[in-house]
Amino acid sequence: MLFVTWNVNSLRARLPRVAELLARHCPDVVALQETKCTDASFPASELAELGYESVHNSGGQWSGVALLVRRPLLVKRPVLGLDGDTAPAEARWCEATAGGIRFVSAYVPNGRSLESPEYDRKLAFMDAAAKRAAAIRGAHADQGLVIAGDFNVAPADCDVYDPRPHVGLTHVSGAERDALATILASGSLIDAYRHLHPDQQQFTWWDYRAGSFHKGIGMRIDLTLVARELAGGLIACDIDRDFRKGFKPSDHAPLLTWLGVG
DNA sequence: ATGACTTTCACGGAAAGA
Repeated sequence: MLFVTWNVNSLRARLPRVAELLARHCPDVVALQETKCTDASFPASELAELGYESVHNSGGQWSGVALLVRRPLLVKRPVLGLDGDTAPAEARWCEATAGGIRFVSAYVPNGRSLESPEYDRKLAFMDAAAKRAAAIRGAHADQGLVIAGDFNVAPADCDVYDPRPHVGLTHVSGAERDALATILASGSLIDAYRHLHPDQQQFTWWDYRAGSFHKGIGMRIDLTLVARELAGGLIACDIDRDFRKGFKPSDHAPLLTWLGVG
């Protein structure tokens, strides 16, 4: 099966590019972040016409996450929100089972700066995510688990175009990387891209400003974390940079993971 | 260069992203 995670930076603004992604790759399951929809404005009928059932946790003007499941796969046991999240209205987490695998679409808070209250909120969200990952594993030991999304953390220095100008900023701090490692350990998860590409440097996000994309100034902050038992079935994991180009691109590129299951 | 771009809400420009 093909699984995609993509921070679309507004699902309504990006609907033509999302349709292009679905047509080009025919993914079975898609995790979206920064949908920026209200419940009422989520384009469920448009996605249904494209062959996808959707589960969405919509928070309005900011953030919002969704999971799309391609027929004939069915959405089972949807859960909106993350236990222990101190700001659930921000709508940064949703879960659903499809094809025998539990999928999570997650949008970790940005953090803004190491001194900001948003930074503590980011670490608290990741702590809650680690606990939820362990709980899912305990409750559904018979099914696989994939937690994917925009983690707003570059796991290692090699995931940043140049770590030097980022010293003292968010996305690269020791506490953020430790929190990410705790999610991986708590859920017995592996970073699919890094597992298949131990030495490659590729990015999933580039700032819209200053021609960053064309200068190669980016970071790998969008991740697909898969249950350790699924690692042997990983066929490929790649970033489609074409969706960072062309007409009205998101500032993130989609990450595609081919899993040898189902 | 204290910027640079893009989105939302709303109708000018602030807030947020990372």
